[in-house]
Amino acid sequence: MAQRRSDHTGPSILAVDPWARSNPSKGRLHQLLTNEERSQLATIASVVRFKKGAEIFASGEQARALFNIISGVVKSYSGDESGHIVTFLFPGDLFGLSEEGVYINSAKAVTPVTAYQLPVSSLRRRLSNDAALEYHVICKLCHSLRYAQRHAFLVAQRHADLKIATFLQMLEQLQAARGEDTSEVRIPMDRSDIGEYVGMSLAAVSRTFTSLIQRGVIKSRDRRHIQIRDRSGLDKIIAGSTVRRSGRRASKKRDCT
Amino acid sequence: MAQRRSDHTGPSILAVDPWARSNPSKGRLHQLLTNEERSQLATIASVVRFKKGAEIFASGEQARALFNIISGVVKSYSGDESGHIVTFLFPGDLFGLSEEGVYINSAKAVTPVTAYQLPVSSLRRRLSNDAALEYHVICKLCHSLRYAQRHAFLVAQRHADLKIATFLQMLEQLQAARGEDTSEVRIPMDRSDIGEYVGMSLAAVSRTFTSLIQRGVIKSRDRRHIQIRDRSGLDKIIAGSTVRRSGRRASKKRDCT
DNA sequence: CGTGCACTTGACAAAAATCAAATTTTGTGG
DNA sequence: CCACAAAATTTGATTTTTGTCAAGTGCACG
Repeated sequence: MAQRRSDHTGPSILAVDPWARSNPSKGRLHQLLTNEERSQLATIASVVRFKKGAEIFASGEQARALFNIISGVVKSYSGDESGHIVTFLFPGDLFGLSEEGVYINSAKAVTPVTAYQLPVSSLRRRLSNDAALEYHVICKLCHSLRYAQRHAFLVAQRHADLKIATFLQMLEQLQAARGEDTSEVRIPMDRSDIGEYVGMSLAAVSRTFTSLIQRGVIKSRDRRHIQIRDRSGLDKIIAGSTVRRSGRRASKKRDCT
Repeated sequence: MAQRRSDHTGPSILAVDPWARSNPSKGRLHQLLTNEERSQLATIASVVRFKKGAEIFASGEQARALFNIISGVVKSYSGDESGHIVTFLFPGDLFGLSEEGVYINSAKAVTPVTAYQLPVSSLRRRLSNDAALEYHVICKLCHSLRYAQRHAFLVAQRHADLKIATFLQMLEQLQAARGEDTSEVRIPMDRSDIGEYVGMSLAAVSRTFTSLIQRGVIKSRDRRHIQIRDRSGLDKIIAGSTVRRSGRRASKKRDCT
């Protein structure tokens, strides 16, 4: 909930720099844009709002604009009713990528959303005149690419525990990266969305939450808020403990750091 | 095998343009770089070769260079022995992305490989002076991002048939995109790599190939070369046919087009 | 012409998907 | 604030499918 304060300075792109070495705050998200860039972008952007559940665009539509989230959470999904969520998007993220001029995925607001809308034509004009801005976009894309690769890794896991534990850890890290309090992890999406994101059935997601709670790994205030009670237990689940064999195929579960 | 002819003009980046509308050759890969850009990049690049199976770099190493494949196939994997392949890379692809100055993934030659090696420092210098080049890199990254998203989708599938059929289709499309003959699909990687890429066990990959052959969907000249005998059968498998229910969760399998 | 590695195959167990029904929450109109 | 309807979630019983473990098999290379 806690609204971001100074975000209306203009569009905001958050990511880790792919090339800068030995950062002060390792792994933290940085504002990639300078104030100058943000206010310049603000001149071509308009602020739009979406109610929870509203469709922002559908795959196949003409891609007229790129969006940059100010607040709220968006889900990007395949459009066809495949039941797969491609990614969740948070403040500081860009979405609305197109292929040959049309949106590839559909996007829907998971919570109430405020975003900047950047018309593709103006944006391209601005990009072609500003190498520094382009560089920042490149950084953000690298960031998203790594993120997508991790998602593939998550989805490839076979154990429900591991998937959900990793998912919760991801939510926590995002919350931390945004500088929010992490004593409690907020879960902005419903069980069904979680299932479609991590690649398991709704029923299995539910069962897994129940199991994690019963095992004392997490505690839930309500469906949308959990607390991590047994950090090492969670880490062990994520590390693929619940020690399984040691066969040919090496260890097994492990998220890429 | 068939060596690319004019690729030694300099580095080559192949992708579909995310914004250009109504292309002549829909969905085809284009050379993103101009000849000018290619020869400029050639001045900072050196050509390197790797034998089949050679490690190109390991995750965690200082990321000193970016690579651009001239010929051959590379696999990018998590480094930790997790048994997951992040992606396969083909001619016209870039690899060697870093996070905070170190390689994120490890890379190994699946076949003999020839590639351009671009030192990060020179590359960044060149990028910051050339907005058009940066734009092309942005296009390539968008392309890779979509590709990674499709990979997540593939890996999320539950049916072995569907995974392997989709994988074969992907190989075929890549072959077509590179302008090669598609009467036969070449499989540059071994069964184990396929398993690690699509997220199933080696045994299951093997069984699935056997099953597809027995059902007459494909025919194999040898382990590394198959022919698609029943296109509609293959398409039906990919579409998630083998018609399953119609429940709450909508259809089911579908690749994002 | 053997050795090894890559692949195939068989038998069984494990884990989640499904199907289906019971419950809890949430949102709405009085 | 309450009654309801609708939506979201939990749970149970059963089925499906692939992972695992463990033997083969066959081809490539020295």
